[in-house]
Amino acid sequence: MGKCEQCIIKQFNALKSLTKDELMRISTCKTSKFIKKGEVIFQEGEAINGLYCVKDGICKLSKLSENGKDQIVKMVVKGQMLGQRSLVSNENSNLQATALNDMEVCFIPRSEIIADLQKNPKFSFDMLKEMAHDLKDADDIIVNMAQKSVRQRLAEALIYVNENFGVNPDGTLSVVLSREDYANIVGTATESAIRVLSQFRKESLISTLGKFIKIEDLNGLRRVE
Amino acid sequence: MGKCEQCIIKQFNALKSLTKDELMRISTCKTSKFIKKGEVIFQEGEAINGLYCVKDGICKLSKLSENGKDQIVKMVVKGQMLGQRSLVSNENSNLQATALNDMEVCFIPRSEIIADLQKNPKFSFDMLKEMAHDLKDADDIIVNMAQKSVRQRLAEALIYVNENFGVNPDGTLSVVLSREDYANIVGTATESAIRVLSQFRKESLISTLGKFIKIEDLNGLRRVE
DNA sequence: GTTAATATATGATATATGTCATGTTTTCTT
DNA sequence: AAGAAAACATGACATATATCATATATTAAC
Repeated sequence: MGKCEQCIIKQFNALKSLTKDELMRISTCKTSKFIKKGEVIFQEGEAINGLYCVKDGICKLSKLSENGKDQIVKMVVKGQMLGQRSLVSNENSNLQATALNDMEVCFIPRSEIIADLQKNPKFSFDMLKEMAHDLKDADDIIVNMAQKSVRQRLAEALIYVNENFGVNPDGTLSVVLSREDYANIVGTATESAIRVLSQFRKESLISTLGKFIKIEDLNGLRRVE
Repeated sequence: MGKCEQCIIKQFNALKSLTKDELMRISTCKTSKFIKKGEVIFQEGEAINGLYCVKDGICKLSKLSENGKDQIVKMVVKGQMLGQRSLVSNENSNLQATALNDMEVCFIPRSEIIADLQKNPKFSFDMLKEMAHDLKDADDIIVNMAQKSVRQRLAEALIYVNENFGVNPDGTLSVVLSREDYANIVGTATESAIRVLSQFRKESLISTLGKFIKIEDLNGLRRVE
């Protein structure tokens, strides 16, 4: 199993602020997991009991609404962590994490990380920074949900996926989401998401080939109202 | 001017985890401010350069949307703090803070608090906990915005104000918000908020006297769909 | 206290989005 | 490769919410 102190992934998250000794200690107690596309990493209401570091792949964090829809709140990609909020609050997860493609993650037990948070102020300050960043994102999403149209939100979702997760050699978005996933990001009915994507296609803003979507006119998407 | 080490307000927030020495040092550099109802404490995009501790009163945190509406993201009440996110990220504020009634706040300059965050792990862990709590709230709001009706969201907003800010002797909600404020919490047009409140009145869920609102049937409000 | 300004109220109508139905692809299974 | 299942697509219609107009009540200003 790989050693944390040599792992390059940590440079993308707060774990970079741990000392070499701390990393070596974590290395001995961490476990590594491979998760297949579609698999649930943890469920809403489940105790996580630790922190995940995503070595490869992407997952969605979602919360079941009373109306049966599974609202996607955030997407977590290679280099980022999973479970910070529950770790800090010492609560069960309020979100479900589901792999969007094949993933590799490391799991660090709660007690180890908590010890470091309480000893290493640089580490806890970094965690604080990450959480502050997440909070800003969440505030922006609230405003978008409240004030923008489905059309606008879907255009922004496409731009987001494009900018954060990149494209394949043929120009299609490298993260392949179902229409239902897009609906659950935007907070709309699946049929509505499908309809709007069809409109975007007719307007030559995107092209589609099955589940593969290619952005044809990024600036056009930015102008969507 | 009051001394932080003797102030009872701090027990409600992370400042309780500062040592007596740290509190005494902060006492010497903090400033106290009285803010009138309606006054803006800080604007969107403004550098805050410190942390506010709310000694008395309530304010709203809002963000201007492109469509001109001012979405309310959070309400901050006596005992809570203001400006943590910007403090930690060292960014200008992404939100505007506006007093909803007369307020008294203490302002602690950034450098002092940052010093404590980097020295006192208990304090930074407490801040982390508070931020984690805010993040959970924000995630819940996203799901509500995306999946619930205006009617439902407004019912929940009334319940929230009732449970968190209490009522006057006559039973009316002690925090008096305009219909526009309610619209901006719920994320709807002012006319829609007015209309739904009128419906609630006709259904005897609430009664109104000008801006004063009294919840007449809390369980009824909880059942609103 | 009177007037002006602002907030609340409500109707009429337009529009966006949800829901249900149905057909067609695409993907998965064996 | 064939059949079954799932995902995508689209029409028809229902419904929630926004918008615009206008009236009334409340609050603020002098």
